Amino acid sequence: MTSHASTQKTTQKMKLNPQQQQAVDYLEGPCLVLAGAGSGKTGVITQKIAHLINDCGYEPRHIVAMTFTNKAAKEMQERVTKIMSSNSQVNLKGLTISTFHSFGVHFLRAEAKHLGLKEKFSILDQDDCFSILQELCATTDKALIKTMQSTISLWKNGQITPEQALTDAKDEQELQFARVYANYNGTIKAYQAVDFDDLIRLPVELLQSNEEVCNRWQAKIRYMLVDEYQDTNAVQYQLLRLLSGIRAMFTAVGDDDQAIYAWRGATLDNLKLLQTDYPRLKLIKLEQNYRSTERILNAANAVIAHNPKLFDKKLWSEYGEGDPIRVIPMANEDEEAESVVMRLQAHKISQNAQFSDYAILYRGNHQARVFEQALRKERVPYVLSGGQSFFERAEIRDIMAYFRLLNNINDDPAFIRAVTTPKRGIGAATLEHLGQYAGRRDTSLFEAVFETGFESISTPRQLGPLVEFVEFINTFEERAARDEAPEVLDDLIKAIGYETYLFDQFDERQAQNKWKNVVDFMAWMKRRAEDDNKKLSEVIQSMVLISMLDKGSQEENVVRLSTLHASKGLEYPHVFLVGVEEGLLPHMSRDDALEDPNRIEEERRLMYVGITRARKSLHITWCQKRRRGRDFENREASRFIKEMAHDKDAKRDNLKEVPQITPKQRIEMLKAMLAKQAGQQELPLKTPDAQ
DNA sequence: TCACAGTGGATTTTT
DNA sequence: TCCACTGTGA
Repeated sequence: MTSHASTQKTTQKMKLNPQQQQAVDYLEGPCLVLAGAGSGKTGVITQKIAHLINDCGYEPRHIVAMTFTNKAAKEMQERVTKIMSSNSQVNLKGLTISTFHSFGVHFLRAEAKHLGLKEKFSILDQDDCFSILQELCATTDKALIKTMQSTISLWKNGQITPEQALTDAKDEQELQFARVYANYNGTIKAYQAVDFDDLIRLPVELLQSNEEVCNRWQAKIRYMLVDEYQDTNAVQYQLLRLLSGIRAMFTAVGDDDQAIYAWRGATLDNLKLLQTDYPRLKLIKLEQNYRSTERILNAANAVIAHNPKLFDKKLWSEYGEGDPIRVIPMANEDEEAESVVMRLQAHKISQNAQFSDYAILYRGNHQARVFEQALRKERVPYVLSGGQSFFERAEIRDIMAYFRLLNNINDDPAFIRAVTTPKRGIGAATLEHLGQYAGRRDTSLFEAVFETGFESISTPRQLGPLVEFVEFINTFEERAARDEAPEVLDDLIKAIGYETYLFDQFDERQAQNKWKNVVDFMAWMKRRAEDDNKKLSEVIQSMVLISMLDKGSQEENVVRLSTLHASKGLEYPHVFLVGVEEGLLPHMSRDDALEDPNRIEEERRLMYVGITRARKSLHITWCQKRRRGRDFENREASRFIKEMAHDKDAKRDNLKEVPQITPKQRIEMLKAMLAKQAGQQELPLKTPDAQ
């Protein structure tokens, strides 16, 4: 089986370079590792964990490593296990490598009683929160609710209380949002639910207000490691501060040049704060890059040099000069897509590379469309990274609603979804009626059904199906805590009648698709239950946070299409960076005519992230005209292209302008390509340069 | 007034 | 692609 280079990280030599070694060994106090792109930061974190356990007498249960994504947590866990497997003495049990959010769940479950929260609280995802806000505001303006949702999220992540938001509001809209904010918090509290932001905010509030709890956790956690530190927000920083306490034994690893999530609350201030809050902070820079050739790194350095620097950092590598970066102006977006796909194919043949060695990166999801078309036309296999996640699909969310209700009968959003899917003769009117009653009595919808007060004001036709439903849930609630998970799952799904519902509602094809997803989901649930030997009720708890990682398709030999944001942390031998125009990258919306320097700087970092994904070759394209409605709009090359052309320390140019090709030339190229491809198939295939 | 088809426009995303 | 908005026809 050939391994595909794009999915495999450049194998970090076991031997660490001096800076990496220093980062691993330093244990005198707080430590900040500024790890440039491709400088082997995951290696440093994992080696450090191994070092703490093997050589420094730390017990695994006293170490906590925080990441942002499940994927990163999983990868780290695997790598630590691998390093440690040589040391059979040590049992890694108790070692915490988790996302901030799952740590929060763990914490809140343990300390629920201090917060007036049931141990079995629900976790609301964005969609749930959206519906709640929509309900609270009684509006259909989705855009407004979206803005409100992200504003409230930013407030929560910045530790701004509803009261503060109310006083600080600087216009009528913020005032309105702030009022809803307080309301919203009350509502989800009544559901015995928390949202994603609360998973970090509530632990922080408790640690700040309760000394006993704080002492207990500080005693438990003796060393902390934080990955992607530049992506932390204000609350996450507080969590680090509070948990590491006065001893401040932690290592934060990050790269200020790759901070691209300011818009969701991440703040570079956390890097500065680390220096002011911890004067004895040890700063270590990792500047040797184990990924790209010099031209690519010089270009990346040159671009990022235009940002004001918090820390001076310059990537270098030992991988030689490499190819110049090719900049190709395109007539329009159709040209761009077609030309990129053709060049990609030609390049692949000339390099004897694989499809999986290539990535096409862009600023916005919608840009993918033309490329998909062009790839399909040429029969080039591809995958779209990102897109709708498995857990966002309607059928999965339907089933999840039942699970959530089993976990917490007060979860009203789950109640509404479950009770109405499939239809059981409970309509909007009945629910409205029930909702009003529950609101007056201050109970959940579920509990309201049992109240005699509700019974007396309801018609039998309304009450009948409701009672049947809550009894149904009650039965399974008991079974979920008692019986074996696989058995309960099978019975539950049958009892819901979901398969019948799907085939009634949708056409054959769609229904089959959806049902397959449900079956996959069930299988996955069972596996989780069996792996951890848990009862169903335990599996359900933190389900919302988890994503199905083992969905495969990673190994497939296909071209990857991805947004720049989603490409962070990945690497590809050959990268096409497309749509590099003023207005798109840097992105500009119509309303912000005045250029906010912070915005431009973040866009520049995005460009930097894009460039540093490439190992061997980088193509950059931009469109001179882009379709806008009926006609075409003139575009200019991105300022970043000029910026990356010359690195002041490097002697040679990084870029090479490549002229556009005429349709006639294209046909010639295509012919030549096909001829070469045909010829090549006769020859024994050379082994691709597997790492 | 509503349902529907057609059209035009588009930040970025994890938990 | 997806979603919001527009205009038409009933």
